[in-house]
Amino acid sequence: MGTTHDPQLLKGVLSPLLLWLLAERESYGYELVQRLRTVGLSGISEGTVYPALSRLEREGRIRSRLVASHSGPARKYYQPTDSGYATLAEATADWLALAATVNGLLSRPVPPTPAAPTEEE
Amino acid sequence: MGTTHDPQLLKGVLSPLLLWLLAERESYGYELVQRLRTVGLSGISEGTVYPALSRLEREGRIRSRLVASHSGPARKYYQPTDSGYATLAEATADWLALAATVNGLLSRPVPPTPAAPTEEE
DNA sequence: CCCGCTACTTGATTAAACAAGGTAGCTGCC
DNA sequence: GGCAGCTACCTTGTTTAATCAAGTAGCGGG
Repeated sequence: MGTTHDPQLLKGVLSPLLLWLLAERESYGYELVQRLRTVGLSGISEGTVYPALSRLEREGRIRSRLVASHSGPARKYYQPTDSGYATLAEATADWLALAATVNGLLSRPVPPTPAAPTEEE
Repeated sequence: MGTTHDPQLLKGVLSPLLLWLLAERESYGYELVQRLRTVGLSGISEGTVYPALSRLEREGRIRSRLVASHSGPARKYYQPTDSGYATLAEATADWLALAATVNGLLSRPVPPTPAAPTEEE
């Protein structure tokens, strides 16, 4: 269960992921962590998601509103702004392009190491 | 084309990419930059590749040897160590897993924003 | 009254890409 | 012989972001 991944791989991916989830449905930090787990990103903790949300709000990609809860403190629901939707579209295109390139290489079998240069042409 | 604008997306991907290229063929920094451009990663500069190579060598993933050149200073050829091959296999698996998950979401059309919670069940 | 769940926040640490700059070897040209 | 231009490598500082760890609180139940 892909819990082992290099934390660096997530960089730059989390923001579009959060934007996508928020586009699907207005949500709050705690729930987003659980939704991420549900889709397979089990290693992402609150300490990663909350700062990411603050960053996105500071950049104007999402906006928030507080909604009272019966089962705990008020929840800060986020939804994308117009700018957020635009960012999501761009970031998605960037990701798909990079993923295609990287997959194109990495999913190809590693060729057996051939020739070794000794001097130079 | 393929010029990804968000540098963060590259994080964690460059190392396996370099290991793959070196598994295909022993190579040196300057050439690796060009090979990366060839496969579509046009925005990657020397200032990114050289430190990455140093890091990989310091970690024992690759080893180097100097080969004289007729057309400039000596080239530092790198090739993966056994540890490097192992790392490549792991990192590839990690990448493919993450890419599948992220693609699964992002390549799905963004659903129209539905319901808004007003109070709480 | 305290425990446990919910929910958000902050600070310190770490990793990595990037821009910009610097050193130097080699060839060819005038 | 000297200079331009390509080849090749290395370094430094800046910025962005994820992670861990810890802390603050609201709320309900025993």
